[in-house]
Amino acid sequence: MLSQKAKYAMRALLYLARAEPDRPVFISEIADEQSVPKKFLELILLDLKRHGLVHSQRGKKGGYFLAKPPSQIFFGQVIRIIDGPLAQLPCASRTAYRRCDDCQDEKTCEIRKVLLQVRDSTARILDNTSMSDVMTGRAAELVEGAGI
Amino acid sequence: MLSQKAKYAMRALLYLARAEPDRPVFISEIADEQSVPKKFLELILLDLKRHGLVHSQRGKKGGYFLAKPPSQIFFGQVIRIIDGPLAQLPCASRTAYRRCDDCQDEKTCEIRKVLLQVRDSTARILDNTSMSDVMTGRAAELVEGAGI
DNA sequence: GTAATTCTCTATAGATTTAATAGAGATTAC
DNA sequence: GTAATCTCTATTAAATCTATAGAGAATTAC
Repeated sequence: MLSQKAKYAMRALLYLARAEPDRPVFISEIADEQSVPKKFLELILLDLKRHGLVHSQRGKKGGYFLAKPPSQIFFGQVIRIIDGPLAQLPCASRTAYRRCDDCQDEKTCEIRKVLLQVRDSTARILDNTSMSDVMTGRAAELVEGAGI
Repeated sequence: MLSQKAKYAMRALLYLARAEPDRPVFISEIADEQSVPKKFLELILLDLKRHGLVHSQRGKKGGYFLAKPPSQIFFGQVIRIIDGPLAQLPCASRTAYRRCDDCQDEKTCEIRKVLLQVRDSTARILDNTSMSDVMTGRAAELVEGAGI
């Protein structure tokens, strides 16, 4: 399941994507408009900032804004930042591979085999769908056109 | 992430799939061979039994065995029984749809749009890959051949 | 330069979920 | 009737998730 936190992160990013570019938006504005607890959202945006998805400015005319165009912010990246790897098992991750603690033989593990496929098909979608793709309704075609 | 419990369930089912059909296998045998805590495995197998994936027999010559051929036990079903819906959001599930608590407008929700696609591509794999598919190494071809 | 406003950061707390254990009960084979 | 097995309910310990609190740092406006 996607965490509440990741859902909040996406809502915030989509909200920023719809705002005037480079116009700083208050955390409190996003929180109010998107029904996200403000203090919680602060942590989330800070995290997104550390990972280079948004920039911020302090002080009276401060706020947050996207660090790159919406067409270059992909769902896959957001989810990885907030919730961790897309794969359903550590050993099925390609960006954050880890051996499973109790694995007997990874080479022949049937569970891993299947979950690697799931991971790949998931990543194919999430790493190719950007904020702007879903905003313009282009998501469906893009994914179908990608040969997935 | 797949829960430890679901991993145990799959290991147990694959173990049963490799055993002589209709020969009851002790919980303790599966637990030992697959390094699964026995008491925990009891609960899991009971759950799988209630959902018709395995049968059991009590008493001295008791044990567990598959309720149907390995080719008819699919990963999707196992995961749904143990971990719940495949979808990453309640509103993106097709077998257990629920509205998200804090959803403003489901029709236009961009997050749902993307996660519905992820759910579908995941289900396409997990509902078409059976225990026997991964045992015989047929999984890869099957999935590619399915037009996914 | 000071007050007001905003983001930044660390700490903590409450609720929920996960993973596992305990122990008594029911059934069967011998 | 006894030993072995599955069945069932309850409980617990640890981890994770969802938030909240409050002090600190930067910026703007005056």
